[in-house]
Amino acid sequence: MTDGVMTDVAVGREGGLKVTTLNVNGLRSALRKGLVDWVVRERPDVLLLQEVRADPMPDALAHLGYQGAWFPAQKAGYSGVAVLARHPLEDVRTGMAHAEMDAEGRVVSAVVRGVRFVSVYLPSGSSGPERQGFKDRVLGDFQVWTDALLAEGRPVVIGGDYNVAHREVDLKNWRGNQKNSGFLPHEREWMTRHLASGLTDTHRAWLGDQPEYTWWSNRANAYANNVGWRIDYLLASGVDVRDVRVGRDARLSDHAPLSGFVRRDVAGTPAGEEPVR
Amino acid sequence: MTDGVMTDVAVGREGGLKVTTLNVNGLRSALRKGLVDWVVRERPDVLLLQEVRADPMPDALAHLGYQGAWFPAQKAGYSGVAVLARHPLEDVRTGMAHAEMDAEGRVVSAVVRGVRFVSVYLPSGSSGPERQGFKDRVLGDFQVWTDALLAEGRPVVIGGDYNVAHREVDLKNWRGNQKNSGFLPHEREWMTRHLASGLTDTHRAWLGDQPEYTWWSNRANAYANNVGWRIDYLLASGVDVRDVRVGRDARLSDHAPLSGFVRRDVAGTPAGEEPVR
DNA sequence: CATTCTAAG
DNA sequence: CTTAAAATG
Repeated sequence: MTDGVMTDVAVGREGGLKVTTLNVNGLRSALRKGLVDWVVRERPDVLLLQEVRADPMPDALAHLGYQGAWFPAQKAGYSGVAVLARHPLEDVRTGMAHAEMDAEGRVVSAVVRGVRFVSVYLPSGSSGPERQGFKDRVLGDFQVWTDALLAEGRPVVIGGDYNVAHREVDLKNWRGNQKNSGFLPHEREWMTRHLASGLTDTHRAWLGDQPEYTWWSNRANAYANNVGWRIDYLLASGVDVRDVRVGRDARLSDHAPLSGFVRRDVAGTPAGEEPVR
Repeated sequence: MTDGVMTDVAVGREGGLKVTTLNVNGLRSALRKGLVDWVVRERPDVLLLQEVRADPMPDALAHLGYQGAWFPAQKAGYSGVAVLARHPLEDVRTGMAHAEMDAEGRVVSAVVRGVRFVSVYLPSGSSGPERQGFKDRVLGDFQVWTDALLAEGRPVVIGGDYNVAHREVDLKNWRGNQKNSGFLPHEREWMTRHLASGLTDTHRAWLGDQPEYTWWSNRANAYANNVGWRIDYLLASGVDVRDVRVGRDARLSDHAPLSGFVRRDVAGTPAGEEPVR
């Protein structure tokens, strides 16, 4: 273990929480590729994982002090999400009361120091019309679910793989992908509405409009040529997320980790205490 | 390519043929593990392969001058045998007119310079009673087939994975395996009858009764501890096989290659010409 | 324990 | 192109 600047105590004193979202494309694969070393180095307080394709908390992460809320798919080795934190997890919610989504282990959330952290893995539509239809239905249902969540009034951070690139700057070849799943006009419009419902795209809020991607296909030399897509997001409501950055060189999966510091809510209340309501 | 002592021409002049039998446990896997380099080094005239789990002749072997007779299973990625030779293959015979065996690609043969070379992969019974029953039936049927083959009067070399260890010296822990498939009393008795039908166990004929194995389980440290079985054979009828040896250190699969020189028939006719009848 | 195939992305 | 699981040995 390293003894970096960002220790438990320091973060605690600041009342801030470092959060990372990462589609691991198989937790066991990511462990082989050095996830534990990465966690030791980066020390996120909250780790939102997607596509874990496994259910048990790895011992190595438990030994680093993480607790976890795991929500696997019914089918072994497929999908699955988790919220891990080095603080107590409260009010864990598995699923979104949606039979199809929940059978595939796509949403899990927990409250950490007053903030609800959501890990979401929205379906890919790239394998065919059937899955695209499922994705299209699910986008609407997820919006209904986040509307209700935001109406609860508690600060929310959603991290996950949305399988949607929002704007032209969010992928290398936007022209050639206008008819491909993940950059279809109705998907992009859905994302616009999603953000307008009260969720800040913290990546764009912090880093502006520079091109930066979170996923590269394994085919060809997409990563080497930086032919990527920004389909992973850290969205926030009622809380400020600063120092957002993409860990492009982590190489823990075909996705990059996306991290930020949850510092204080928009009204000035430090995250880590119950917000004044 | 190397330019070793055992060139085409030299072997041709002697009228002899170097033959190797090898269960590759996936030809593609064996290629990754250096099969081509091994072939360049060893230069067998005839190569009898089992469990190829692929059908096409790899370019690298074709470029070394091999022709092949391939007999894949109906099910992709399963079983499959081949005869390769750096001489013309004549009278190729795929299968043994046995619906179940032939659906699984378990016997193929061809005549090379007057000798019929057979590549055979007899079933394993270790996965359960159903497959053991199949194996037991097939042993009898294979004997009927080899009886007919030998009755044709042409010299025969059979190389293959029999999935049977014959005698106590043929496996490390014979006591503990008397109830395990591959060393069951009736399998051993079948092998005794098979050899008595006119087939010389050339390994034992050349090397005597020293323990030497051709297969080691992948589990535990079977190879390191030399906990192996001799289940691959080079059997001969009407021809003499000399310099038989097991390539224990080849590590091309969980089996070792078994090689020998087919020098002259028992009556003194050089192999490589039609026998005098 | 290793291989190949499949489904999925 | 990669993952994990399934079947098979």
